[in-house]
Amino acid sequence: MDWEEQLSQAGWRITTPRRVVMQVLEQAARPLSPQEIHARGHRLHRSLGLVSVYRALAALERAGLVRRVHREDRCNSYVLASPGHHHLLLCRRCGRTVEFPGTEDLSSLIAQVEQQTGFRVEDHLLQLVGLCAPCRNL
Amino acid sequence: MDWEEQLSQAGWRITTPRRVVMQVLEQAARPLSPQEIHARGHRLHRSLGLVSVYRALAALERAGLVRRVHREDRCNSYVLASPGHHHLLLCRRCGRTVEFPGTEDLSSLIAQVEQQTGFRVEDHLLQLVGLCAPCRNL
DNA sequence: ATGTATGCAAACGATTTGCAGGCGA
DNA sequence: TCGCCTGCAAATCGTTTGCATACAT
Repeated sequence: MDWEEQLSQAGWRITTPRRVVMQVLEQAARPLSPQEIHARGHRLHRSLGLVSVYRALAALERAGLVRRVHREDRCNSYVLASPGHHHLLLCRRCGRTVEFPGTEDLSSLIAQVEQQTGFRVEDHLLQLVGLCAPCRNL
Repeated sequence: MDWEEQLSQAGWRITTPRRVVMQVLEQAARPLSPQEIHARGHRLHRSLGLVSVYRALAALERAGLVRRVHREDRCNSYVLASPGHHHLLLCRRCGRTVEFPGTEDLSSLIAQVEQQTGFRVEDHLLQLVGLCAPCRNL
């Protein structure tokens, strides 16, 4: 199932701004802010408005096609999201992003925390930051 | 070592706004935004300015006394931080926050990811979200 | 005494909303 | 055709900065 189908099945229309945002993110080598997406998308579709980028990102995020990236300072950048549950690994130097699966590695930690705290854990936010292989040698 | 000593040793002065922010966070049952901290702190210290809350939070965060909380939407709330490395567990209903240690539970996951990706992992962001024991029964 | 920290006002930047028209299904 | 979606302008919200004064050390 490609992303257009997935977006459509989630009840959203396939429109030019959404296509442009997806195309920009597909070609991006790192997480991009709405402004950056707009700047790049504007070259592909002259009449693209910044507001539409925000609204496209909201729709795409709700459909599970893009994911917001959290950093210590700004949390307003986006990357493409693969289907299923993934975590993000970011290079702090070049911004490169790698996804890795999944929930399994956390399950024993979660079980332990649930037992100790009485919480029922429903979701989690995990992101690793480091240096990618090329950047390690600079 | 109490927090004033810790702040002082980090090279910051002990001032009324910083004391008020710490006092508000000590009494808080959940993460608070700068605006919320200001509203509560203003009752304790009438001349407290919102700007000073922002600057106090920046100082306290750099000194390791408070920690920013990341949520799917807003990432601008703060909680008291215990010394050392901890992760956060949030109740999605009442906002209650619990810390749990540490790095150890992630070390095998991190080693695995490093091997698979070539990254050197330096830091991580982990937050769990769920329902605390009281809220589970509502 | 010295330089940091404060409070205010204003600047600033990011995100959201109202609205009239356009386009996807 | 119908209603979601777009682009624009303006409103809104959170955060930062400039500056004169006050306070911690």
